[in-house]
Amino acid sequence: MSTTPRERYRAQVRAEIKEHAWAQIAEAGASAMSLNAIAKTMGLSGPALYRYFANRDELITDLVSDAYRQLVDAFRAAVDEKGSDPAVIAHAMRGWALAHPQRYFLIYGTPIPGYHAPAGTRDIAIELMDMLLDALRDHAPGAVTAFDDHLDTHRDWASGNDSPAGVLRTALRLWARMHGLISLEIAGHFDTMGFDPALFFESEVDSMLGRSGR
Amino acid sequence: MSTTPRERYRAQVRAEIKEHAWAQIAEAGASAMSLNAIAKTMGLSGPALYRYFANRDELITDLVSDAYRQLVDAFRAAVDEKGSDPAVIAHAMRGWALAHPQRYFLIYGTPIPGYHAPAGTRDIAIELMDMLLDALRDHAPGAVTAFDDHLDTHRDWASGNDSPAGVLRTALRLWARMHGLISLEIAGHFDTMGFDPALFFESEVDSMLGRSGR
DNA sequence: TGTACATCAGTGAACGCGCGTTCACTGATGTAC
DNA sequence: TGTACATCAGTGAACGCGCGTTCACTGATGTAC
Repeated sequence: MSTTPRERYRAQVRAEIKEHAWAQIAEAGASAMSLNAIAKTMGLSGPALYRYFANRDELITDLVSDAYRQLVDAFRAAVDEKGSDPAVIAHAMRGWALAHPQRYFLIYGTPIPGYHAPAGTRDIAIELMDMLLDALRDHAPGAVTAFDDHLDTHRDWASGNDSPAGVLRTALRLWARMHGLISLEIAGHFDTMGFDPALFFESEVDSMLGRSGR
Repeated sequence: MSTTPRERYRAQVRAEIKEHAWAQIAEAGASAMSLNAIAKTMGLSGPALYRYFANRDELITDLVSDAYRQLVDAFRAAVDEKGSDPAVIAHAMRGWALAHPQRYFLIYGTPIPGYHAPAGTRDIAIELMDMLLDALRDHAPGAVTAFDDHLDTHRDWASGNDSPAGVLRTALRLWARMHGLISLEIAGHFDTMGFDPALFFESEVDSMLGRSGR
């Protein structure tokens, strides 16, 4: 079942369409992305794109999945290079978000009411949490909280991972805190505040992992 | 300089336009909000709205300011009723966000590339941080971090507030963490995870303020 | 190797749609004498 | 209190635009004998 030239060509054009889609999203946001505009920049007529995507929605869906995939790949690459450490993952996440803010927002930003995340998204989310849980394997979770008890009986999202509840809690907190800082930063909310977002992020990660700086 | 009937009428219609705008945003997102559609639901012709707003952008700008104002008002009301306490503010923020997710996203969600926040937004943001700093007045900030030193010389956003750097740090962290949890929650990222977001939020706030539950 | 046929990428015209915005206007409401 | 005039809310027609999407088609590329 080797790929024919036609298949290769199709895959290549599909990829090129997505590239242009990303460029357009980066420039004017996801809601401004248009099939006709993409076609024009590619030197094609509008209807030509319907050979490659059934409609606009399918393209968006594909982009969301790709973005999510890329984020997890960035985690994986960082872990492969620097080891499975929560701080490594944290910095990989911020780095990727700064490099691709609009992709980050496509995953974690304002949802379009009525639009539902593509199937398969849940699996990637679980994969992401799994890497975090793994990196926190040896983490001492600190005092037991009331929330731990709850998590112990509501751990479906941890996909069979047998970490103690304290680790689950730490993973959730780390994830949510990273998202808080990152999304405020790339949305520009720190812009007029004067401090250095990198130092803020660093200090937050350190404090979480009991490596309080200095 | 009392208000004339005409002025009162104008103010009333302006308010009614905004109400319909919010309804529309709640239903299909901010980018789907249209002047013509609003006019139609009000039983007016499209051009009529141009008596009340110069253009679509001015309406959006007004909505953003209003949303921000309302958030701060919710803070103020909670503090007036229950006292100036960081946990009170935290729950006021989450409560308001859950009640008005699309307004929350208009403030803190995916920015539209190229669109700049209205003037005056900065003042409201400072007012918001000021309430937080005030509520943290008596908070023991914990060990000094490297980030504290940085904050001590980058405290413009604290608008003359003379809190020690540890308190500034705590306020920033609380704010960013709340945003992280809240935005993930109202964007639906906890939906398929199985745990109770309220307990998560509670535990995060408690841990911040050294009142670790249980 | 050459011919006949099938596949399929891309075109151009056309569809209906809703958008923001302008303009000259009508008719009601308020103001001045 | 009544009349003359100014203000201003709202209308309807019109503008150009770009959108997603369909359809019947042409012409190039690949396949089968």
